[in-house]
Amino acid sequence: MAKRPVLTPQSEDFPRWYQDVINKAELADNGPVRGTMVIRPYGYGLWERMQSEMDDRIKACGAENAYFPLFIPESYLTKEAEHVEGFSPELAVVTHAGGKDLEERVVVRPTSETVIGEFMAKWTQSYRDLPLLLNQWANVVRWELRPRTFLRTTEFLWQEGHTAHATREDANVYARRILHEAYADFMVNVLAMPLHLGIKPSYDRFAGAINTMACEAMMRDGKALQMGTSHELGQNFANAFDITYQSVEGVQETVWTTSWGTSTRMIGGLIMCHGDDKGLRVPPALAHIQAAVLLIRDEDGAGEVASKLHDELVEAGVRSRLDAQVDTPFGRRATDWELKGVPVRVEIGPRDVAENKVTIVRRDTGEKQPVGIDIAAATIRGLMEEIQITLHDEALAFRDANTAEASTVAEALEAAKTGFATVPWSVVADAEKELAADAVTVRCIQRADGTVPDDEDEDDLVAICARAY
RNA sequence: CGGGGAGUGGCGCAGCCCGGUAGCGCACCUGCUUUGGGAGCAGGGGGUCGCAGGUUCGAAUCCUGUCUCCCCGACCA
Repeated sequence: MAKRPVLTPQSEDFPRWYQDVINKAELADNGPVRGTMVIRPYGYGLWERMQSEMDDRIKACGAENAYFPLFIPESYLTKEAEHVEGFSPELAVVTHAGGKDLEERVVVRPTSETVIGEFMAKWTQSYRDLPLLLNQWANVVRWELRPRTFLRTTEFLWQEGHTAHATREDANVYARRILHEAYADFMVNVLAMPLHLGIKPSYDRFAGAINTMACEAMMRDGKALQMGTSHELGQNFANAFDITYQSVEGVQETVWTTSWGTSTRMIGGLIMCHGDDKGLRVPPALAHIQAAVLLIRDEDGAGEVASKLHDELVEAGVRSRLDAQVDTPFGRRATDWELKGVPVRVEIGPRDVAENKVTIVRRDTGEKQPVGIDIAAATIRGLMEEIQITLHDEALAFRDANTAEASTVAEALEAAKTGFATVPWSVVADAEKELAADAVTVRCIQRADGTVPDDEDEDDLVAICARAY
């Protein structure tokens, strides 16, 4: 029974496809206040896995979790000139509370450099207190004009790390460490997303930073998405908040700080990097449901077989979900699991049981294969690794196929119509406006070998140019 | 802020021009039959048409005001 497609095909209208996936895979709804979102259980499940994997890596880098207040005195924001200038337009400010106008207005944090800076100043007395490595999981608010679910919402969830170091060198090393060991490692190995790591052009740095490094990924429409950033803040915030310490020599010194963040935007990136016309495709390493055991009809002992396989999978360390809702037709359930992007679906019905097998369906390739019941759990476990690699390699091949080398601004603009352009940084360093006229930006600057440069003045740097979300 | 569009059951829409107190698809509920690719049939529940006022015997429909949302631009990540 050929019906109309479940989702608007990507090739027809990519933004609409994106919204369709979010709705049909039950990831999120729009909130009542413009630009806010309600993250539904399936979407939140993805976020929880992201949090868990990221948290492990952040802690492995030595940072500890803490929590700072949602409300910040407005005066804090104004202490760092560039910072306040960068964030003022999108601040939500509380002017009235407790039934009266507030003496001192309070902002809802758009990011926490300022409050955390204030407390770092308190906690940093001696060189022995450094480095101070903090992270917090929180919500932040930025009043966005053009909201888009997960990609740019008025309120979003994120992790923000804030650290203070004795030297610029130490801060630099740590900001890079987070970029590589926490962010890139997670995004590449868990999200299966190939990345470009690099520095932002100086004109595009975080408000108040002396260097911004970013992870950039390609979406399936050829546009770029910034998946995370790690900033060196120099001594800008340290000076503004008087974060000082006494050195071994007994001299009062000012610290060097960093900050770094990743948000629920990564969910949007995941959708647009791996999703296809059937829905989401969740990499097994991330998936909170890795296998759906779908009982087709509970006849001839199929129910027992399904239930037993589910148990075996759980025992084998596979995050399995038993779908025994046999009053819902098979086709509906198969489609729903595909929309949700569960890596492997196992179909079990009387026909399979009669042959002592089950049918395994891969979400990445759509391939169906009959497998003996006795080896099913082991096979599925093995598929987890395989699908993880396939998704990553497919995304990498897509990115390569949609990346062109350019040697002039015009060529870069042409290439950026459909994907990424790599162009010598020297060619586009002064072409910000020219690129912007076509909605193209320098996403990041790399060395020729793809590594992250120290600054944009090195020789032979390459700029990745693209349209972006 | 400039230009355009729209507010009608949960969602998507028709009805408005030519006033007569709401209709369709999906979703939902019940029953039966189904179940290996978004099930079929039958029966049912749910809205008073963004809000306020006006015209009229009578307003979703006409008039006035107002609010909100969406799209394009601008602005901004």
